[in-house]
Amino acid sequence: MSTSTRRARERANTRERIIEAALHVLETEGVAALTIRRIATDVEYSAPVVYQHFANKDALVLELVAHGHRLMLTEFRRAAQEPDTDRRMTCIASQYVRFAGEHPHLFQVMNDPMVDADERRRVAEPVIDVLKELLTTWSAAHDVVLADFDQACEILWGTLYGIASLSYLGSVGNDRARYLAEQALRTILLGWRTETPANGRPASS
Amino acid sequence: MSTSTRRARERANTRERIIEAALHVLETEGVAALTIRRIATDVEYSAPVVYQHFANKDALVLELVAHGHRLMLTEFRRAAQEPDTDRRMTCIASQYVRFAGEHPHLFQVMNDPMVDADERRRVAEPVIDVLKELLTTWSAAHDVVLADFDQACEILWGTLYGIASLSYLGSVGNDRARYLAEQALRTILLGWRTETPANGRPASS
DNA sequence: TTAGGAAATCTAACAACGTTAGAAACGGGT
DNA sequence: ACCCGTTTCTAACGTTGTTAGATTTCCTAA
Repeated sequence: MSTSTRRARERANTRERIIEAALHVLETEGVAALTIRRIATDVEYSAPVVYQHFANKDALVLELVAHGHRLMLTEFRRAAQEPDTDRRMTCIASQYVRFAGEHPHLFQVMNDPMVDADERRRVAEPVIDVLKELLTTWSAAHDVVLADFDQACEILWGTLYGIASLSYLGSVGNDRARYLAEQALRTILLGWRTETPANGRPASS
Repeated sequence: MSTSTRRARERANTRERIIEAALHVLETEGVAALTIRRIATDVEYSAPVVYQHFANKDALVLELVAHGHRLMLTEFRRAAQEPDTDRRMTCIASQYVRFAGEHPHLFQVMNDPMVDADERRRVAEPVIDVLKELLTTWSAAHDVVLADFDQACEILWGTLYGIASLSYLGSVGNDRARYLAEQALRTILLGWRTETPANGRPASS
């Protein structure tokens, strides 16, 4: 019986090595170099072996997308330790754009329309939850009652993605995009505070 | 001599037909169906003929991207006729997201990281210029002096793209994304007005 | 009217891709 | 020592973008 558990362990191990190899190829050489044969060569196997661990290439890529979101999650958690509630929000913005700049190819597949929409939403959920937490504490700290909390989150998330895309699509440099994201967040939050006219009630939409 | 001009005319004509066929395939069946052989079949030629009009597939796709931006430009100009300066801005936002919803596959290639960044920026320029115009008249109408005009434009552009992406990436429906874009724009503009404290001078950055 | 030559077009092929089938090799249990 | 299941490989299929070379078309010039 011990041999079967060892075999399972070995299986899981090579599976992990495949993911790591794929991640390495993606991050260092971009999405164009991410081929099954290339990955197989890097882990010193023949191509079909990959299909014993993943149904198809999309399933493997999805694993990379999940890894990317986990990575982003840890960096978000670090930024979320900033004590000041306002700076905490801009820190998140800056961190999001920085991630896109430091892992451009990973960021690309994380937002590739080719990967299944439901799966992408699923793996992105924990990251968005951090944003939700932060927005909750921020609005509480400023006595701001948002008319529609989910809507506010979606606006923030979309804005961050859009400005990060400015960078990775080549419109502006990453440093500038980080600054833009911070400013955009500041402005939006200021707008939300302004909408709540000091008595703590939401203003008209 | 007249025959050569006729030949040139015919050449230009088939070139145009190729673009139209490619556009039709893209819009109706998506980017996965956009293959050279498929396009050639649709215009009743063999595949290599395409290469007599375009250096490679990327060049043909770039033509579609340019077409997409021209289309977006006309819809922007239409939205820009709204007399009220505030509603004009939210109209643009709504129109941008609507475009992404009505031409999802076109929108996809228009923002595909695979197409050359410089070329993409070049063809997108006229559309961004409309946004710049509108922001100029808006700020003038409200006595708002933006600390950094280009930065403000980039924020708006990035925000619109990000929220439109929420829709075409499948996070939210297009109707909701349109509403989100309008709200986001309203909030940002409100923030900029708030930063300018009624005396017409810019506030701190 | 016809021979020549450029332009246009086609067929066939190449390399690389994702993916699958079937053979070969391996390795533990009886 | 044999056997059977697992693992792995080789070979192949169909499709992609792209190119070379042959073939056809069609205008020009004798």
